Amino acid sequence: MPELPEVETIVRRFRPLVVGRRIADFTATSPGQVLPNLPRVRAHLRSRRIDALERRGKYIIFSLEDHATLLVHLRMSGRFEWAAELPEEPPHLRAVWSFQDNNRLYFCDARKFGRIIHTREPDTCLAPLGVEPLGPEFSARWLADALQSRKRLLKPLLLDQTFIAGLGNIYADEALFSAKLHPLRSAHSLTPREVVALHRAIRHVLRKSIRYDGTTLDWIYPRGRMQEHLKAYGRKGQPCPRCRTEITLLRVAQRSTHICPNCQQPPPSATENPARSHP
DNA sequence: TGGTATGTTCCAAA
DNA sequence: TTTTGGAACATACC
Repeated sequence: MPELPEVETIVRRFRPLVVGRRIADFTATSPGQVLPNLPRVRAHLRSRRIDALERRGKYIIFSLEDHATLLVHLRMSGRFEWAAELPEEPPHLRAVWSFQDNNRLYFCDARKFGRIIHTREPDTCLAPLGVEPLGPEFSARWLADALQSRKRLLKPLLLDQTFIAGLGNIYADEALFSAKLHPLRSAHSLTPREVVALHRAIRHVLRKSIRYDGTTLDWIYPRGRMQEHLKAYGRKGQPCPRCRTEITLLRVAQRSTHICPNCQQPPPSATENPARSHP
């Protein structure tokens, strides 16, 4: 279930394999995941060369020689495999690109949430995305201005792809832990010092994870090592690396959320009696 | 068996 | 208008 560091790792790994290669054929056994539809995408992809492979947020961008674009979003369980010809089909195989030199790119996706989109207007998908957190536009000043005008809770805001593109549940929790900010703080309540800490934490956590090839928690995403360096996510009941208080699990915006209850102090509103909520 | 899952989107309600 | 909650998507794992 890839977030920015996992998608970045995938793009770096597959770029030298696919760029410059010409697609001989494209087939899909799960046509509902192929947009606008499988016959059209197949016809468009046949005999096209891939000129570039890039990332924007959690999207993987194939630039084709006819200036069309193929966007792949892995969502919860999508992954790629590369092989000439496998002795048997990999599990949950949904689509295959065959290249003229007999190599193949396999798209596997247990949950079928992933999307393969052929378009001449990639901005329809990409323009709504927010700032690239590792790009030059994402400065502490930008973050301060952006937070000031929003009343949303910090964690759901960090997960909003139209705000910052690429953070998911793991790295939102890790960044908030690193910045010592409670996920229920409202965006506009941060002090300038806290904004700087959050900005630094987001970039630090993402860069570090890319260095470790992302986080591997199950069979879906292999060969990452960042899981050995997570400080909050998935560490419920274990001691906080800073103060030894037990990491606890909350539910925020329907997502599991890991915090150190000592390092990440709740906002006053979260400690008020919430039991008065019914009429 | 039931609860959970690293994501996104749509709708209703506040 | 902005924000939040809940359901939906489809499947595997513990």
